[in-house]
Amino acid sequence: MSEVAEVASPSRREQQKEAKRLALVDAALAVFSRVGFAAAKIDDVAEEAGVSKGTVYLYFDSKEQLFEGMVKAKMLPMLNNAPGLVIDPDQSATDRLKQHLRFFYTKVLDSDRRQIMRLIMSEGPNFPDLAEFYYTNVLSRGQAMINAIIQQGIENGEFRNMSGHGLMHNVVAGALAVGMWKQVFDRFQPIDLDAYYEIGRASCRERV
Amino acid sequence: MSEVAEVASPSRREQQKEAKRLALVDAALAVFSRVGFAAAKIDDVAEEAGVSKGTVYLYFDSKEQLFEGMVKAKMLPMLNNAPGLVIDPDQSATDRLKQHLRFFYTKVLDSDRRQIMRLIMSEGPNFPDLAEFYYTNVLSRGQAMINAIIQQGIENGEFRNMSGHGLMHNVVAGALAVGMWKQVFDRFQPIDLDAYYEIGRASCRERV
Amino acid sequence: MSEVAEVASPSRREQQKEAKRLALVDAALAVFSRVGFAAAKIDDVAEEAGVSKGTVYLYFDSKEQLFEGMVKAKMLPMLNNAPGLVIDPDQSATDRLKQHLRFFYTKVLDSDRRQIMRLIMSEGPNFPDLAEFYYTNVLSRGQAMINAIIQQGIENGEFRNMSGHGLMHNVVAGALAVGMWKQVFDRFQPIDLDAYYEIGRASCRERV
Amino acid sequence: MSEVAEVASPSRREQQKEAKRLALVDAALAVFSRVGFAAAKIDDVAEEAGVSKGTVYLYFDSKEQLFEGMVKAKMLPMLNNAPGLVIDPDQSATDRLKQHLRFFYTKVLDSDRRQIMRLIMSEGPNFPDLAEFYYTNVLSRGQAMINAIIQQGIENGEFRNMSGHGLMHNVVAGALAVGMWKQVFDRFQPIDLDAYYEIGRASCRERV
DNA sequence: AATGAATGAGAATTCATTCAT
DNA sequence: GATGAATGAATTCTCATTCAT
Repeated sequence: MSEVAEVASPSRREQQKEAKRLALVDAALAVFSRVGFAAAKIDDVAEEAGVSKGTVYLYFDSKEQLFEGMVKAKMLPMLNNAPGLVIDPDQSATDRLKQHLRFFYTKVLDSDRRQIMRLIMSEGPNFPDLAEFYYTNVLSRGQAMINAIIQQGIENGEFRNMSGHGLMHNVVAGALAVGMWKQVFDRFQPIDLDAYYEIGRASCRERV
Repeated sequence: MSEVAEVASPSRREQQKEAKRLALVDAALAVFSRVGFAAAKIDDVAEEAGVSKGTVYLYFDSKEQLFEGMVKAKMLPMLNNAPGLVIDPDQSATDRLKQHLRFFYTKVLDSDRRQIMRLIMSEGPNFPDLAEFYYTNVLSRGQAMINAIIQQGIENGEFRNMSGHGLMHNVVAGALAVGMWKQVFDRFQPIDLDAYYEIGRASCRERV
Repeated sequence: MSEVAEVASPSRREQQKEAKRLALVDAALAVFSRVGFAAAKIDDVAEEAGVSKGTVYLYFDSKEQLFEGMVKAKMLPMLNNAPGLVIDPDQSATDRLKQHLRFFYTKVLDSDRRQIMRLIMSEGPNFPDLAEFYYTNVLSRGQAMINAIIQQGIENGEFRNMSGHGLMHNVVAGALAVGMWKQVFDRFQPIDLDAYYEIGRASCRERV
Repeated sequence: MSEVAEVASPSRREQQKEAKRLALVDAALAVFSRVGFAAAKIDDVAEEAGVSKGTVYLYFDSKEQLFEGMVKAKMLPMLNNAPGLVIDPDQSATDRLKQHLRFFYTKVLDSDRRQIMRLIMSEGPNFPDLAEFYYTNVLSRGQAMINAIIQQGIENGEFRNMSGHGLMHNVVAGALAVGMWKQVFDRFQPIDLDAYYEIGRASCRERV
């Protein structure tokens, strides 16, 4: 291994370390999702990640920090990839709302990030930092995006002029509820995401 | 004291026992709500109820049964008070929906039963019995009521004819989400139940 | 109920009390035999005796005293009924040994007193008083009787002249061992008490 | 250190682990012998072994398994050292019986294995596995050996022809009883093993 | 006297965290 | 860095004993 290469790119050791951190984060999500924070055992996370128990503590100082670190690590990539707030005058509000809802349903509800949402709900009271992080980085951003779109739609007559606040809440609430439902009640009554997605749009769309 | 009187009213001891069971149920709700099932300590429940640790086990066989027993005990009074399904032809669908939403928001969301809803969501995967109990006794009943009202509204032209299924889900989902929100994110952004209630109706109402 | 009757015989109350004490003793033997001292619950003894838990404490001060009281209560009647030490010159030593062994095998090994023997062995180290009581009242008496018979047998030529001490021990040991065996290993290899009884005699009897 | 060496001898860590397991087994025998299974505290076993409470659970899953594991671990060395069943025609039955009794009295009764025998008797009903293990590996083997010797003795005229079954039982019973006695009643009346040993032989030997 | 509800000390077991190898 | 053995605080649950009714 040449010095040059080490300078140019992260050393192999750095890469391995990063890979192990990712494995730990994935394992943590899996285990916490399965049994919740309190019932999760560091041992299980370690085993799921294919490392030993002690190794977990080389990457995270405590179980709490493992949990918080996992949530943030899982959320950040998505946040960076969210469609921007740029208002494109060539795109109708309906299309933009559709795009955002699809993004949310695809990236959040239909992936392992749905688990995170439930974890935030469950453990939120015990992890105020996390609740705030989630609110600030996920929910309020989502609200802002949807609000902007709804405003655009109302201004150009696409949407009926209801309380923007309420509408936005309705859309966000629907998303939250669907996430919960899928994890707790889906075996009693499976939910149809596509139908839900249509409803979300229909709630906002001006009746023609 | 005559035999008749003894039959009519339980002995003082029975009454005290029942009172203690209620105190334990209340304490359990408080503690479980505060920290979730796994992090709750039987000792704390006992202290909150003003009894000793051992007494908890006189009334419930285990922490699990305390949890399940508490949820069911807290749910039953509400179930018995739910407005019936009787269709009153003199009442518009709009009014009936309004009545039901008000009942739900008042009885479920704006009391300590909201805590129960969150507990079901959080702990549901670990308590399949409870999830089923909640689905059967609360959610599916609520859905049935709302569905019936929406159908009535669609038939008499009050509501636009969307997929009833989706609409119903939307209303229920909103309720669930509001319940979650109030407990986890309300301090970041308080929710206005009245506005929400209007939205619920508006989602269904035919545009005039 | 007349005053006279009460004076002449124990009052009905006294009789009831004595009956209840007996029921408790029987229940205690049953429960202690089943699971040993430490694992026995006062509640189970009470239930087996058909009384409430508190009542046990009206008759015995503690679990330890219940145990000791039960052992003594179960042993004393037998001790009083044991064939005396009187040497009857008209009876051969062989017959007297036979009579005593039969008494022991019948009264101790083939009744619920066998359980007591095992309890003494199991719990003896934790109940020095009981071990001494059992040694003094049961074992040493039995040894004395058998020794006397063996001496008689040796003197009149019925038995061979082995170490009397050893012979006596052998007889007693056999009895102890049979008691153990029947409770622990009988289901693997049932023991034939009659054969054993013959062996006991044969060990002592002079070969003719 | 070469690969070969590593294969030949376990790593230091392995050795230490094995040493600790042995220490735990010894400690468990000491504590269980002292107070019996139910009254024994894991804490005491840990302290006696010089480790912490949690460590006990690294080696044994539960108190029950600690008990069973200890009994088996203590038994195995003895089982492997038992004199074989090979019939040596040059040795008289008397000598062979002597040899076996000496082995039994030495290896079983006069060491800490005597404690195990009492534990089996005491706790056998609660540990059917152990009772069976003890019967199969110790008692039935001992019986088989003694039976074979007695048969040899009867055939060549050394022993009188009593029921071999009964004789064997007598010898085994004596051994069991001596074991019990030494632990429970020895302080009231010490037993003389040598005398007992003579009796065992004398019981079998033909009168000359 | 009898009951059985209440107590709380005590014991088994778990598991986050540390640290010698 | 990585491991996994060791620790011991914390928690659930039990049950002998007490005492108001």
